[in-house]
Amino acid sequence: MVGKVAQRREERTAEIVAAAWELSSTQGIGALSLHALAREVGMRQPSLYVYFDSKMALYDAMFADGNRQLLARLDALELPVDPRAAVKVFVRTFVDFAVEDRERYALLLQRPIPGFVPTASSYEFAQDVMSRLTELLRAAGLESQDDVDCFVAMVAGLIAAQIGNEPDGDRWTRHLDRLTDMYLDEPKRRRRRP
Amino acid sequence: MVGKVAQRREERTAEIVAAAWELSSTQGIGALSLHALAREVGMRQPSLYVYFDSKMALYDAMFADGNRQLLARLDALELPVDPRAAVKVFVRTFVDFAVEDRERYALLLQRPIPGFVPTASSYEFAQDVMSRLTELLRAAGLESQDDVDCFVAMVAGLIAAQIGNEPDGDRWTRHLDRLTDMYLDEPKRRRRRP
DNA sequence: GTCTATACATCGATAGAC
DNA sequence: GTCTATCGATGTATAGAC
Repeated sequence: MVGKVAQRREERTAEIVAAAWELSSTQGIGALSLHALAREVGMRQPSLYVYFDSKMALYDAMFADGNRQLLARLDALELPVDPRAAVKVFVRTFVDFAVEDRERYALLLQRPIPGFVPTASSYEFAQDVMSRLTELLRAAGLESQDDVDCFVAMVAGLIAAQIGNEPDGDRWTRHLDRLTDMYLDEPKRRRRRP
Repeated sequence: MVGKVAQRREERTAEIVAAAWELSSTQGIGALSLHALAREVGMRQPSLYVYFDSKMALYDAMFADGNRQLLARLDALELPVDPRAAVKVFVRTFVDFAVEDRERYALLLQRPIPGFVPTASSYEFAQDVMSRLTELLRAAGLESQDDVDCFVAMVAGLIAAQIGNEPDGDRWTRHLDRLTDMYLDEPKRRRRRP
């Protein structure tokens, strides 16, 4: 059984991580300060060290938390049987997740904090997401690694443009399905006219 | 006529900006410190204030300098008459410029320094590059703004993937011409099978 | 124009009382 | 477990001698 103190501690830790996301989403994850974070949860800065050994440990907890959120989102999907439709649902979910919180996306997929490297277990998860996508893409006809590379880069380009220029709109992301079709069709065309 | 003192001052300013790029390319432009920069050019940190009113003024000088570099590169091009070939040369030049120095690319095209906003004149130039590209794309058959948006996002996606995962290789950028063809052909296909 | 010295702020981290 | 107090490092910017 889990002691009540341990449970309370976990809750408090989760509360701190949630507040850290909250602060990051407004001021940028790179500008997150422990003083401000402590104030946000009603304590003083040194008290945070009861829950995290260092600021990097906090970032690592955020990294794990963000990955858990994405995993939950992807696991909840009921993917269509049709491979192409499955790719579209999967990628749409990923893009929505990214645009929802640019700082979370940055921490998970880019490397915005100098010196921060995620733990091995969390990194494995990121690779897990990628291998699921790769599998779906292969089922939909994208067989070569080159084609997968290009497709992933295209999706990331759409996300970056959307987040950078119009965080609350869909000027770029609304073309996702059409572009997905274009990329999935291209190998066929290449075979026809190589 | 330009006084010799003024000329010497300009040279010294240019030298400082060059050193700033040098330092940024290794440690990241966000981590650029005036102490390190001053040491790099053989002076002490307060002396930099003879040449720049503030750190933001230095960033602004770097922004203008980077834009000038890109402009020079693009102006030196002898674009092919064929619109599609012209697009390829133009975009290839841009991508090479970006991959050459990721921190310069970040300062010019992304917003890596919190609080830094480029001067109006420099910003105009960025728009100038974009309008040149748009013109070339229209000549090559990309008529709608949507298509231009998607094309630009794709190019930025390739650049980001290349810089982030393999700064010295061409795993992503080598597909630039093929993808350009794909994007330029798509409107035609759309007309055929809408 | 360059220097030394320093003000001033921010931040992460630690010591120790309660 | 939370607090006050403080250390130590880093960074921008300014004052004033030379």
